[in-house]
Amino acid sequence: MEDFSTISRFTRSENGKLIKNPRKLVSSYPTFPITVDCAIFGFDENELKVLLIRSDLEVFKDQWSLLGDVIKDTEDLEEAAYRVLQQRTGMTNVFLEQVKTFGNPARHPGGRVVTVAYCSLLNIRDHELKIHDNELHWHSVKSLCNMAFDHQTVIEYCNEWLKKRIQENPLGFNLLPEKFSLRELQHLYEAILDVQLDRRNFRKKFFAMDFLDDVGEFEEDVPHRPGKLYKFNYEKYEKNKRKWFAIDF
Amino acid sequence: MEDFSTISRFTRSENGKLIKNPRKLVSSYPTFPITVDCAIFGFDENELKVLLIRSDLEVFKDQWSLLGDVIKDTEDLEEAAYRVLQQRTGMTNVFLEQVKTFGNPARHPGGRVVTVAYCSLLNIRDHELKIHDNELHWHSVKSLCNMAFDHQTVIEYCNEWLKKRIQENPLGFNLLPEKFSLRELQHLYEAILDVQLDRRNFRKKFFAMDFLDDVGEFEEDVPHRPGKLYKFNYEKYEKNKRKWFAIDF
DNA sequence: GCAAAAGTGTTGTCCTTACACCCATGC
DNA sequence: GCATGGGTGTAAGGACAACACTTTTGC
Repeated sequence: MEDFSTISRFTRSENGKLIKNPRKLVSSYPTFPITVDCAIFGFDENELKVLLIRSDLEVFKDQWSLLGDVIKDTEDLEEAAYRVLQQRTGMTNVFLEQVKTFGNPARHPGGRVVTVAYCSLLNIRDHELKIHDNELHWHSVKSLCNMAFDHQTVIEYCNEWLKKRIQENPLGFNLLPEKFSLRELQHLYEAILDVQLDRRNFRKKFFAMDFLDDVGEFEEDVPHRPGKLYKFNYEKYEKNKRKWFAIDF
Repeated sequence: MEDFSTISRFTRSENGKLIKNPRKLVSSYPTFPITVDCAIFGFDENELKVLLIRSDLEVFKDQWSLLGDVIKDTEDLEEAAYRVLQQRTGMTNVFLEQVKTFGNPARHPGGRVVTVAYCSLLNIRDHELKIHDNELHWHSVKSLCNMAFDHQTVIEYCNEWLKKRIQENPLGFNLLPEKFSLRELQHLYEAILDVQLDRRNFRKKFFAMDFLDDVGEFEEDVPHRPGKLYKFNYEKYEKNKRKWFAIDF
């Protein structure tokens, strides 16, 4: 027999009456601190990087942490994440998406803190980092260690999420300069997916999808024949993108 | 010039010192009520259904609401969602996965409440609903209206999530009885994806994926030739599943 | 015997893969 | 002239879409 005695007093109105004062109801709810944490990814030296700072907490001395902050009373979760991002990178117009919420009661040594993880993708080369406190800098995702809180788990989850997403959506371009060569694009995919791809088939694939605009320029300062540069054309992508993924698992 | 004066006092230690007392730090954080809301999907009469109750709040009189509850101090988010699910459906061993967190400051009329949405898939026929307060019952997903809070948005988001996920993972079987016919499986896909599928190609596809076990039984009480019944074999699926989705968007 | 759905195979098309050669540039 | 990667084409195999007929059962 099931035990229903545990049904929360918050889920039922007593004796079927409607609740007239929602403020009173909500003020009876237990509350918790909520933060956002941003896994900010960049691509440099043919490696996927993530932006980290040293933790402020003595229990996590010398350990690394994602950028995050508590949410403010009046801002939406995504706004909070965007604020963190802008403050640290100075960038606007950056890809940002919610990935998962982590709420293990023991994830923070200072008491229960629920955090909403966001993933951001940006082009490292196009900007300077702002506010370098706590040794803010880019770390290779392949060699993470000494992470504070559950941030190792969070980054791994975001990394898996990214692996999946760049195969089905054109997110990778956010990690590259506006104009890029096909070699750069291929290296990006190879690094994130950890595979080797055939160069000829890779080109055919992307040209067939037909959303790369030849900008009529070429790579510079490369020690070999310069490749053409392309731009991602979002309008073309939107027009041609497939609406229907086949069943396949 | 960027304005960094807004950087939260919570994100930096003063003058670079490490914080010795994380409890003190966390107790300085603003706090918010957190709930979980479950979009519990079932499949019946060739339609995708979602389990709803009448809202308790007078401002949402006669409107429908997802099943949810505040989280308890010591339980993880998923535990809270599972608790809600079990209390209402009496079922254990049910598919449950986090989908997205909704934190719009105005989403709850009683003040800010952040909610973590979970999606659950279960077989309606295999069980009785427990605790029928507030007119708990199954609603067709196609004809939702009069939803309380932002629950219309939440359900739509979960529905889109489901559409995508059943194309790449064998989640659909959670909505069917243990033994099912291929017609039932096809109708499930057709209803959720809102497409018509070719019966012959559909069968070929699933047989080729090779994780359906013929249980040697047949449909009963159908007004036509009974079809064979199959079971989903998770081990076979795990062994044969593709590791690598091709780039395609 | 009629209605309704089960069960099965083939063909053409498209997509994917594997693979090799010449070209342009920097040094 | 040599190293490095740019740029291209083709052929074979596999997956997918379109499509029609026979079989079995309930009524």
